[in-house]
Amino acid sequence: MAQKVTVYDVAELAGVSIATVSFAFTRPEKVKPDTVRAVMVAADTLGYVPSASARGLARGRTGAIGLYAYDYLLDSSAVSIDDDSAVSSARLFPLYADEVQRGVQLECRDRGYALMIGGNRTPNHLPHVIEVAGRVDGLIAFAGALSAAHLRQVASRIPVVELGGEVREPGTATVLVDNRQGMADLTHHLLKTHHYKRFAYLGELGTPEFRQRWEGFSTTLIDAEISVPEVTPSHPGDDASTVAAVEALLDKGELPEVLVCDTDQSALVAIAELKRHGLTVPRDIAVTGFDGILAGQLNHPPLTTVRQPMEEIGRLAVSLLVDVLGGGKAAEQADPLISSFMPGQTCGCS
Amino acid sequence: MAQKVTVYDVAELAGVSIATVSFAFTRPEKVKPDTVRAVMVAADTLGYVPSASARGLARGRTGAIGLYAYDYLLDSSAVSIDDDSAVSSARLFPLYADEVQRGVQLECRDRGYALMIGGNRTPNHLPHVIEVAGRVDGLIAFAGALSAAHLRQVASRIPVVELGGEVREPGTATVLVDNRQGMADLTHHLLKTHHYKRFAYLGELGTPEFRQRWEGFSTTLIDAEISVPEVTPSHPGDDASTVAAVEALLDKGELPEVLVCDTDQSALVAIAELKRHGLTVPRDIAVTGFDGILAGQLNHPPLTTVRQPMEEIGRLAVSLLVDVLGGGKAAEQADPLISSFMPGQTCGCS
DNA sequence: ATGAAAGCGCTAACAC
DNA sequence: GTGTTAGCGCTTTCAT
Repeated sequence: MAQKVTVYDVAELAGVSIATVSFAFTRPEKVKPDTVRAVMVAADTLGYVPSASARGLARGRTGAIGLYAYDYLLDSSAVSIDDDSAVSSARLFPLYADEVQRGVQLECRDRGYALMIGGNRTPNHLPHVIEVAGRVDGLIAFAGALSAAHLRQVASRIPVVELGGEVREPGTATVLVDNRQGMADLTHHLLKTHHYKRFAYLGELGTPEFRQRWEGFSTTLIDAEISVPEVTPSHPGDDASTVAAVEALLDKGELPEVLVCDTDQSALVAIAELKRHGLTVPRDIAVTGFDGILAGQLNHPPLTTVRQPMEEIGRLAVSLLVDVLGGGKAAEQADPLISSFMPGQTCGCS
Repeated sequence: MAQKVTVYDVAELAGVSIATVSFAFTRPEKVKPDTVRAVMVAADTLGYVPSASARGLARGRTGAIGLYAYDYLLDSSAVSIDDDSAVSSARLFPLYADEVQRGVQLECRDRGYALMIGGNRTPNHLPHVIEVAGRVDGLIAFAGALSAAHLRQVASRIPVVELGGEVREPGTATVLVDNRQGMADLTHHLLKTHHYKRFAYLGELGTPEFRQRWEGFSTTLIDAEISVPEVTPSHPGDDASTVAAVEALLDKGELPEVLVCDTDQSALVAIAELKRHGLTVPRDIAVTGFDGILAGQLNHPPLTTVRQPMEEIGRLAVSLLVDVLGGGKAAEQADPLISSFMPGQTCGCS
């Protein structure tokens, strides 16, 4: 940890001014080739590492993009597939947020941006997201991860792209995914192929994307003149709420024929809980999910679900952000990304 | 994107000096409670978002940790498990680096550090890693991702922790994993349980950790007085090289009884390639891997391998770094993390 | 307890 | 083509 080498040191060794050093790095074509070479040699000799803080301050931008997720998404959530399978020991599966993050990483790399993933500790009184926001030129946030107030505050300083189903705030971009059609297709399948009539729905209506799923489900039932169940509350990331929801269902006595869940994670938790009660899926009850995460496909039998283009969502978010940062006007997504029905076997298909 | 709100604005609205604003945030106990409150209200009203660049410049540290990986590790590498399984459509599995990254993320969060994942484009002439290094207080690098020269350059400015099998450079910490024992145990299993005598080894010796694997393998064979094969070259992340290695093996005519690979990824690619040639694993030839990634466990049959504590590796790296940053002396890892033999079925077990 | 002021390392006018 | 210089927004002595 020797003392820092700065532009001044490089300039001195190269026998030029600090401005020339700066130009040599950022606009080499504006500097005499020999001078550039001399600067590079000096920088190399000294082991010069430019300070991103200083550069960021001077330029007014950091060259980094931030990704803000719910805290719980970072936890080592244990979605164990099957307690007696060889798989059970691998407790980490890429969940929805992980796969989106991967897309974000890839696109950031392609676009030449650094990616900041939020630190958590807030040594001062500022909310966590503000800490992240202060470090980056633009922020990507999962739908629902930001309160409206924070969203507004952050968005007033840097462009924000939300990952979700609907535009929440005028001025902040949103990656649109048509959750509705995918869920409608899935419901249609349950109706037409399996002729189910007694449905239950596990989930929530807290964010636009969840509401879309519900709408895809409920309107399809209505169209088919099948009675629409109530939403049995279950919250993403909160497995306990899913377990409770299943208990509630079981307590009611009569079991539905099929349990439609609004995330794969809750579907998997529900399946495990049903099994704990001696019920087999899909023999005793069918179950479906939403997202298309790996864990669902690895379930035995594979989960019937709707796949979201997760990597694409992440990539698109970065693209939108970079376009705005590049001086473009508020980039608009051309068409919503689509979600697609993904048949498995938990619906009763074989 | 309104104009930035700065300390000056907050100070003015709160009717105090900028120094007081700063103190109110960073050392509230040194400021009169009423003043703190006034500052907070002002900050809130204006939507103040402190600039991490300015803070970093002034403080000399950024509060972020960097993670540096090989480029190829970011690619959407397609390790397809089984072309006709339900799984094949999920082409993204957490590979070694992903699982380590997860550990890094978790520990960064717990320790209150932001995580920087390297951007790639280098608009100037500086090597990519230098770009990353300039943004962070400490850097974690996968073994072999940094050239010795870069390692030295970066390490002279900020603490670096390498993820690997051996200390490369005095002064830079390394997360030690005992790859050797795990590989020796696996080899022992092949010897004692399956009584194999004709081995092939796919891999490389380019980094200490790979050399450890080779040593665990070869010394166990030597002890058992079994003839040690040559290393058939195959490079991690370069599936084509693995395919070529398998071809080379097949061209030689006589097939070995077992193919020991130095990563799971190459083992999976090898299995796919063998299958393409009409060979079944483990019936016609046994195959083993190393790492314990999810994809291996999901293979049919499950891959026999050695599991590395990947999340733990990531977490430990952050811990070591944070300890050093916290002013401690060069933190030393107490004991190497262990790798453990993980039986599957590709070795011939059922 | 609070304010004034000197930087932190770099960029970007502007002058030469 | 290169040098001078004035900030960028914040932290941090040092006074008061």
